[in-house]
Amino acid sequence: MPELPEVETTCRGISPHIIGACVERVEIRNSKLRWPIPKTIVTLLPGMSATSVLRRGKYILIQFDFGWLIIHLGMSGSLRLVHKSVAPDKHDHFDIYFDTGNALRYKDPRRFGSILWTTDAPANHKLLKNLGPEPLSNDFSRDYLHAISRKKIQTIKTFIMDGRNVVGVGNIYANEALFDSGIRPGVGAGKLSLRRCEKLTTSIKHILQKAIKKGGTSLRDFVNSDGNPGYFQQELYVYGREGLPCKLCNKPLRSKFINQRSSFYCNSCQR
DNA sequence: TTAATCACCTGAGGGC
DNA sequence: TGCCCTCAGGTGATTA
Repeated sequence: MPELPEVETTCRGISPHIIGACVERVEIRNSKLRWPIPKTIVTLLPGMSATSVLRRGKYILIQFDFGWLIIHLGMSGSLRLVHKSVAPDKHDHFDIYFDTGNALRYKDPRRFGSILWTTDAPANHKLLKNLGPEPLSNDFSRDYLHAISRKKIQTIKTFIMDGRNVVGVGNIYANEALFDSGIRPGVGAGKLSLRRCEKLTTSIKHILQKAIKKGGTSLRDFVNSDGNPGYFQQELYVYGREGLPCKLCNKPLRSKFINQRSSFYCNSCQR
């Protein structure tokens, strides 16, 4: 389940292999994703070179000579670099073949992801223009979180998972960051004190940085650009551990549904 | 305007 | 072994 660390891991993995490489051919095997893959890129991209690979939230932005590919991995997507001779699997939707002999291959069994093309700056794209700050940037601070959460009646977990408030925090890392900061997921966002906002922003940054170092979390689908899993799941304190003892106080962890998402917490360590 | 809910999709896992 | 059902989850669209 790709969240920010998985997307960052993917960007770092593909970047050195495709920057400067020229597109020879594009193949769309199955255009059905959240939105259809634009067929125009089959004729547009060949002859262009990739010039940069960036990340904005959970979006991967690949810059070419005359436009950008905006890629979202959805729930089950992955981008891998393979040799062009490697045969595609069942759910490999899309390939970009480069003159280096490599192909950038997009796989997404559940088809919640998306591949879009824009010639405008990605920041102006409707999917990106309303996104909140990057959690690892200085813009995401105690004061910012405290200011935007005033009078909000949503739970804090729903609030930090909303990309308009801060990008890249999905269910796994929201659960882990809230545990790390000692805040129950069901607490109202508007009720957090400045001190607790500071703890939470610190925890979100800490958890995400740790996950990036470990190559992300592989629960079911995620593999990095080499086709290998991430290892952060071995560091999870609460996610998916309902009924198991808390690693800090040994009491059984609980779970509840918040906004249609499984939430895991320790009734003793989190208040 | 805000918050909640729905819909999309397929593989994994459990029960029978 | 095979069938059926439930669950998982990110996010745009829709509804309240």
